[in-house]
Amino acid sequence: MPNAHDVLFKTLADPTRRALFERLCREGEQTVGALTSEARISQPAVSKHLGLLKQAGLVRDRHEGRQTHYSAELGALAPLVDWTKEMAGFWESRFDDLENLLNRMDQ
Amino acid sequence: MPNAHDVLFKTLADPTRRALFERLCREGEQTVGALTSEARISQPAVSKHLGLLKQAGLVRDRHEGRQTHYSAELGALAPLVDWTKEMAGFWESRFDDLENLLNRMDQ
DNA sequence: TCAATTCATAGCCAACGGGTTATCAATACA
DNA sequence: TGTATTGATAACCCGTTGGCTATGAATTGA
Repeated sequence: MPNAHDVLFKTLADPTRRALFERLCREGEQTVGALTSEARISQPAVSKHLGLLKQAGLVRDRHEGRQTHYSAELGALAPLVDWTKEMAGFWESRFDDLENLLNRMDQ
Repeated sequence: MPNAHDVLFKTLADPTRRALFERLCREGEQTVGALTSEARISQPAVSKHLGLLKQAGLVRDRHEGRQTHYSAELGALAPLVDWTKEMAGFWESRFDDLENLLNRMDQ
């Protein structure tokens, strides 16, 4: 039972796949052909990665004739941002606890 | 040549490993034994994961007698935060471009 | 000093993942 | 209508990874 964090981290863990996503973020919508021409892998490999990115909700596809245009779905990063904030939150609350402890010891 | 993002995403992609890191964030410093007792895997497996987390800079270890205490190194998450901000930045700048374009078309 | 505890390392194995080539479906065009 | 183009799917290969057991090193305590 993989949760949203699992899927996001796993999907973005592969450098090639993350590069595709970054490119879509930087340059906006791209066809599979355009993405393949810059990637150093075959077109089927690119399609596979795009399929996984789509499953993770990180990209959308739009069919136009025989071309497929992909674009980044940036909102999908939200759980990742939330997770990092949550972890940082625990950090700070523990730090506060320490501070409180020290303050109480001061009195 | 794996960069910082590679290492972070790959290290956090495994659910078991991420759970260990989360636990260290939530509850602070823990010994290997304490972490193992809650995890559903063997002690050597836990040690392996902790080793990878340490290599990624996500945890520190502190030896005390025959025990090893691990704690989260939260600053290590910074590149991840930066990356998400960067991606969001591209998104917004492209949105601004579109807005500018529409504004110019309005005149 | 000997036994027990704590953790790390080594070696092994099954599953997964990312790459390839081959091929097919759908669309565009001469 | 026949051919070329575009992208998705299938089948396969191989390196990586995450789990295990066995074992060793270091420390503690009887």
